[in-house]
Amino acid sequence: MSYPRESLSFVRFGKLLIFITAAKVGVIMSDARDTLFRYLTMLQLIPRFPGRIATPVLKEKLAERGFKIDTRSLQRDLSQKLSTQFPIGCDDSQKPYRWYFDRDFQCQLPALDVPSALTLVLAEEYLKGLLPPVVVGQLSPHFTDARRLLDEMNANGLSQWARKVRAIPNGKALIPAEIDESTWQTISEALLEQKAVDVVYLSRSSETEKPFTLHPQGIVSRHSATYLLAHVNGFEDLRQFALHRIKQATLSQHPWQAQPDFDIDRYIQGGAFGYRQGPSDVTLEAEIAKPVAWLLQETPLSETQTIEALPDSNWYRLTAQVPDDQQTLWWLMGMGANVKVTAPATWREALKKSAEQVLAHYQDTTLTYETH
Amino acid sequence: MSYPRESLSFVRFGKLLIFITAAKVGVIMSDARDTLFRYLTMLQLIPRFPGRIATPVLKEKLAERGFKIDTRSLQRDLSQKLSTQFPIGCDDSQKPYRWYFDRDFQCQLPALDVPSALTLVLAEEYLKGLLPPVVVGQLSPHFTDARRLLDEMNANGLSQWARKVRAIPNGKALIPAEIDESTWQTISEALLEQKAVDVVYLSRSSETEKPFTLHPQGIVSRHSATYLLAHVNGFEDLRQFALHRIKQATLSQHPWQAQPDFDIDRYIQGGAFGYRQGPSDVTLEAEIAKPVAWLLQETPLSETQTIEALPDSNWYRLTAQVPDDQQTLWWLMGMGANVKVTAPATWREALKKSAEQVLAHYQDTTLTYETH
DNA sequence: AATAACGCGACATTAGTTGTCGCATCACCA
DNA sequence: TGGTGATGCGACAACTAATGTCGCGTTATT
Repeated sequence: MSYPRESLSFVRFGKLLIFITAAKVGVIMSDARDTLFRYLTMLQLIPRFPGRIATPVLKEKLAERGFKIDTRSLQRDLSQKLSTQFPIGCDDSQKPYRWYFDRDFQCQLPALDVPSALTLVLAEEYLKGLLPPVVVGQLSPHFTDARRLLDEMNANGLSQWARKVRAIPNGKALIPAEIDESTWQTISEALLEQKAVDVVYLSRSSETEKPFTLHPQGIVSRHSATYLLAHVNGFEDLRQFALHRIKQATLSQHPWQAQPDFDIDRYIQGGAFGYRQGPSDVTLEAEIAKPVAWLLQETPLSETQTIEALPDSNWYRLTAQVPDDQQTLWWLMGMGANVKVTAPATWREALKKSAEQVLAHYQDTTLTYETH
Repeated sequence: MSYPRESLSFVRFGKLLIFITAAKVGVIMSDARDTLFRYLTMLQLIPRFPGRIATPVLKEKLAERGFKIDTRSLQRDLSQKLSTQFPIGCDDSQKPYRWYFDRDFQCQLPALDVPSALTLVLAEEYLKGLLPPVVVGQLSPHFTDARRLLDEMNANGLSQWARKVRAIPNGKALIPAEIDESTWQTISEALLEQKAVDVVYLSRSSETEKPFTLHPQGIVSRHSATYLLAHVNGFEDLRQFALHRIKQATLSQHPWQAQPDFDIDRYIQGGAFGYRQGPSDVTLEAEIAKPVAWLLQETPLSETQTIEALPDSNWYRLTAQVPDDQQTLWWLMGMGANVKVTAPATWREALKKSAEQVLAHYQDTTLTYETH
């Protein structure tokens, strides 16, 4: 094989996407001796703390990637070069030593820039209201990295960024359900690597803990709770399992049982999470008060939305193609008296009925409470 | 200064947090010759594409970090080692060459693990409904990294993760307002580095573009729009500027004008974003239908919440300390007939009044629409 | 047009890296 | 419990790579 010397191919070393001149690939692959590069690959192969990797395994993986190196060199690199210069630890309690990175170490290769760091800070603000703490914790190296950059940016040392940035969540923030870190690790691994899991599950209805073998098909995160979609071993129907009710999870010996025609979007829109959606979009027509009009002008309901002023009032006429789902209906409900829906008729009726029912509630109690 | 030989100190090279044996620090700092380490530092100093760095500047920055290296070596490293092995480009159109990383290259040093990758995928799902596309784009290297890992995990090559993971946003997802990438970059830099900006702003009321010099004090991201809190040059009062209405932004020559007693939380709770909040929490008491009870049992409204079954019905009694804010009220409103608030009285009245008004809307139109 | 700055090839010198060997432990298995 | 194969590690010689210096041509700068 011969390539023009300057042509660039690119080769993946682990997850590290690297460009190599073709010439280099040819030569290096047999006679591999690029130290910097090998070190980087090693750094990528060593996992963060809960994980660890044994020296011979590392040697094997390096060989797979074209670095055919003597065991002795590998040992030297680990114990003398890398572990003295990086937060790398070694478990030498048993003989093939195991190596791991410090739990919270992180290094971005092109370092973060200011806009990205700010984005991360905002992202964290949002996510911590949406995902279980442990799950957001998975990203904490990223977030701390961003904070560190912002902290160090001001030479004065008094960095004030934390007092300058806020994300106001959309809707009421409920407290995210707590889940166990190892549960998250096991479940995500099982889902993505198509394996079955053995779990102990606290059933919502019966309040008892039961063991199951589950075949994961999907994960849905909604509001502040996260659900595993899976079928129980031996059954065909899909069930939802709230992650925070899984008390124990280990990868199972059972072979994973696929569901070939599974479509998560169809499943959700089938109403499984209380978000039934009609087969097609509907045309929403409504009269809206001025504040709502302003809001929608900035952040529209849909691509097709139109808003026009109504004569002799502060009201506007809204037309938009929107999905026929519960979400939209709830949003309209939340707008209260600021929105007057005229079409579709089903929604108008739903809103009217809801208002009637609410009013009925309070009419019951009004006398009782309003006498004093 | 002398340290015990084994003690670890840690030293920051750029944003790369690195542990070094104390002995090493002493030796290396004067006589710095650790190539791997210097390369890593260089890789951190080279910015991603829109940015670039000139060779002499790089030399300077390396020197600051203890790498006193000859210019020639630097040139060699860049043009022969790094740029052949990494997606690094060089602008040689003018003489101090400028170096930059490919726009979307990213390398995590301990590589991502499966749970983190899954978390990133979920995070992206949520964020793309919450933040302007350009802002989420700042994180795209992270997200693509996660996707790449998941893609490559299945040896079969047919990775299905994208069909397995969904995040259902909280509340109705409006379309995030579009903002300009350079606007985001300039504004975030100005805010965090405490500089003034010159902007051209499209006023909401007057529909005309006007130039301003702004002194940024904070950023608030809400729903799908993002606002800069700043005061206009020469004025004392704080105003909100929607980022998507900023048509142009450049760092200003004016010195930044601080507002020493500014507290962003107080500002928000003062009602600036329609989220007025009472000074203290209130005790919410309500009767709730079974589905709501289940929801709140999993993801509580607050730490102090209690739920108890009411006799002879499917209803439950809820008590919780919640913030006295619009968000909570909206959430209650969205629950419609599934919630019957008994205290505080102000909320009960607000909900009742809202229902009355809504009903009034539809009573007006009912005759018109229901005759056919 | 003059001067300083920059990039780059070449080369001698120095520093670091690699494989090999020998020995001491440790894990595992019969 | 004793044997066998892995594993870790110090030492050393051969090898490879990295570094600074010099000189020359080219490119900004004034």
